[in-house]
Amino acid sequence: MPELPEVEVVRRGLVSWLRGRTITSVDVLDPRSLRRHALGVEDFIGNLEGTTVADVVRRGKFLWMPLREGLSSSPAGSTPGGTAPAVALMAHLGMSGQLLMQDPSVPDEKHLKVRLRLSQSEGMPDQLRFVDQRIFGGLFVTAMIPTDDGGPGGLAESPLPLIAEEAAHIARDPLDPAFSFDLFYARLRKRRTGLKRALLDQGLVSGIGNIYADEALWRACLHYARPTDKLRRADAERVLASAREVMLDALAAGGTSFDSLYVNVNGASGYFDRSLNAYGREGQPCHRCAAVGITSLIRREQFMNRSSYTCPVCQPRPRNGRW
DNA sequence: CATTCGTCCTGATAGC
DNA sequence: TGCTATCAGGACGAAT
Repeated sequence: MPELPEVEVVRRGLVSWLRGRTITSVDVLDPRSLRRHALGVEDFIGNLEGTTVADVVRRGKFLWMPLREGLSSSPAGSTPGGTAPAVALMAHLGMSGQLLMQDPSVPDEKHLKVRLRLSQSEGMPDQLRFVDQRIFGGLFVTAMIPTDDGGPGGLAESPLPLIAEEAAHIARDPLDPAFSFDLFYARLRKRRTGLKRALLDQGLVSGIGNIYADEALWRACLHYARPTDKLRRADAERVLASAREVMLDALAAGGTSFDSLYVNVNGASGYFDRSLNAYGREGQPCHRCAAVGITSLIRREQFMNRSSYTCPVCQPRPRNGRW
């Protein structure tokens, strides 16, 4: 399931293939993947055809491609002096979305939703395909608007002082060099909710989904129901540092994948799931407890409509916990 | 305003 | 065998 590391792996994979390529035509095989494009399929296609991809940028789990009108003026890619893109093609992978570069000879994937045909370029695939089984993800066109906080950020710092409008409300992620812990902690303390809920709130800190939330909480020895309005600064620092570590490990491994729906831009599955300590390990021994001779079994609890995995020994439930 | 909850989806799997 | 129930969950908008 794509969280920040997976989306970043996709972004890195796409940028060298897409920058400077012109979108020549668009096939929409399933309009449900354009649910967030309010003006409909024809408008979506009209916005894309004939434009050139200036860059591939990310904020949290949102990935977008700023578009310039007309053909690329320099085959090598972006032209710093050119007109700033007014719109971008936005992608969110949801639960099972994939962005695949493919040659036209490759048969359509079973769950192919949208195909972009690109200007031909020596040695590069000519199609970008959006494949999505569960349709929680999607594509849409969004305006590029000025931002006063230094741009999209993340590991893909854009030279443009613009951000996609539909991602403007998303907070910076823990790997973003411009991420402010002080800002995060101040906002966290004002909330009256549980720690995991806060970690999953993309407006507070982005990029963290159910898997990395559980892994970060396990590493920090904190229970998901710890009240945010009373959390000590050291605990908040520890859980953020843990999230950063887990995501960097995943990034180094090429992204996590465990339900085999998710594959990276080249179609290869990640393998980081082997090193998960909490997520999906119900009934298995806690690795940290085992290291000191204690046998404790990871427990799974329902949290809204999702599961939370914790060690009952090293992540004790707070007496005044909040969901 | 802050917070919580329902909804969108498919397909693998379990149980009868 | 073939049916139904359950589960996976990101993000938005409605409800509280």
